[in-house]
Amino acid sequence: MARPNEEVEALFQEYADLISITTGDAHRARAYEKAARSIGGYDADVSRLDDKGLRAIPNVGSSIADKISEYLRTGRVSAVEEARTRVPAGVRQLTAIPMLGPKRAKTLYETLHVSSVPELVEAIHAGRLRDLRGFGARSEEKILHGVELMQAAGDRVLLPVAGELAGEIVAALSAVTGCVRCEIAGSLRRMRETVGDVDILVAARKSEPFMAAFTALPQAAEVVAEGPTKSGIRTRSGLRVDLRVVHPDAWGAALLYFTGSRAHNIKVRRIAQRQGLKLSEYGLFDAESGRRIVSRTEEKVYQRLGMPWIPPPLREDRGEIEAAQEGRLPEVLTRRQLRGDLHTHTDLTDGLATLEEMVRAAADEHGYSYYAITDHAPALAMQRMTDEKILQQREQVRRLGASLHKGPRLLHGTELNIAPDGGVDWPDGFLAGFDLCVASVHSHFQQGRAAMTRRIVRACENPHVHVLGHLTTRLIGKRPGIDIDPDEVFAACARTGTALEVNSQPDRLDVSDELILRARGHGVKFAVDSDAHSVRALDGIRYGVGTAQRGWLTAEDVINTWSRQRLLRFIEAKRRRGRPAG
DNA sequence: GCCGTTTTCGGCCCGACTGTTTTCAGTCG
Repeated sequence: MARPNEEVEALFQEYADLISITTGDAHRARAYEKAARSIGGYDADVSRLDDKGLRAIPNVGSSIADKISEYLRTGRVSAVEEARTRVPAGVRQLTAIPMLGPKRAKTLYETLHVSSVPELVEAIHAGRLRDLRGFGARSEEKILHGVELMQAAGDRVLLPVAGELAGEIVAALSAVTGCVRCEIAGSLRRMRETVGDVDILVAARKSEPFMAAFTALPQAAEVVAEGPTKSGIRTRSGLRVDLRVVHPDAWGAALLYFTGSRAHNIKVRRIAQRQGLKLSEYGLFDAESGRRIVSRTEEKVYQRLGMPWIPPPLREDRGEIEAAQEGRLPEVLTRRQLRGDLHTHTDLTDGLATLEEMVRAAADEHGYSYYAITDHAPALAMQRMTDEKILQQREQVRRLGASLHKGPRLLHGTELNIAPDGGVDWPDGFLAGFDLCVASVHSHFQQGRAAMTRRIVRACENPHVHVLGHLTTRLIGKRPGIDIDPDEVFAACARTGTALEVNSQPDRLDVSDELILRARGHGVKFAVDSDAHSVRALDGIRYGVGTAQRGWLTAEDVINTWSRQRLLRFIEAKRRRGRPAG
């Protein structure tokens, strides 16, 4: 099961949505939303807290604490159950469509009895929205487009959702007697940004105990298939999980086969074929005699085919096989090579944890040698940042930095907002006071390509902008990226010495692996950042590392693997470049 | 429903955009 905190978070988020739809009480809904976020980002496991401990969580009072207790005791919350009876689940689904919020979802349900996304599409095609107050031709168009976007994401889930589930199942199966090995395979092992189904591989001499354990898992809502070597379940959330059990002798070949991708496998098998061999999930065989040559480890299989082991994130048939054959496979970035995080928030703006809490985690849990605090700047009005507040934070950062005997060197930065014209929140003089600035787009997503490209390029040309944050601002499955000419932007990054961020938030992963590959060609440097808004989210940087690996990045390409001295030189070089000559 | 006091009720992130209206509600970040 997921951590109880996440279950409670999802439950209160749902309750908040239901409140907005049924009562329209935005403040009460917001209270549940805030509580949900706090609980999800809270360090301590809620199931280990007593009532007093629960009420110590920010935004949790007696009413919500009671509901958490009720959930932990009974597995349900009666108030939420009651709300569910009043709103079909499909109506809540409607609010996931961009531009459709609780108010209009309620209208659709109450006047047209639309209670699911397919029903909504049908109603639009039947012209039933036309005469509805608050809806028009543009609304119809936008809703249909939003539905398309959702369907393109399909039933795929984000990495952490699949990763957590897979981790639990691997732990459960590893505990079964006779388990020689158990690992995640498939697109999750390749760290694709979304995962359609979870593949798990077990090496064991007998498969029955694993099939029995697997289909009896508490996560299994439905057993889709059950056989001697292969079974499939569907979880309550609808995610499909497949288990294959192979003999330990076939482990390497099977892991290779089930990791994919399909295109990678086809090409590797063709190479085997040309050498008079045959590769299957059971091993690498001599085509004529059928004698098994190798199969125990992936390394051995690749090696026999004339290649070094290829890291799973590279296995997409994007040239990795040729590179492996020619001995020019990149040494991809690893998590351990990261020496710092350059984009993080605190509760001074929209983060959940204090400066001290974030820094302590950066030191104790991540062992960083430098760490940047980059809270939002004033242009994001909702964050209520002021000159005074950021300067006060700088003092606080300096004091905290001086008091740390070991632990990361602290950099005081900010996440600037890139205005429609490419300007940022503060003038040069004020910006010069920061150790480091990230700059990102947060609004005006609809600008045309030319204007948008100019906007970003101008931000790159600002001598105080060191990192270009979440470039496309896409939200996976929710919002497409902004329209830019990527090559022009990457050329500007390279020319001006601006690092391109690989934002690790799992619903962003921005820039994507494809754009990383494209930017690399321009000689761009990168920063892999967590953009953490809580202590726990600092760990999300591993998704950014996965994305960087898929983009073939090495430690040399990533500025936050560099020594602090080299990083500071990079920052200083840009500032010098921006200074007028003489 | 939570929070912070002006301690027990009133405010709650705020501004902009969009498509719909014909002055604004709904949605978003």
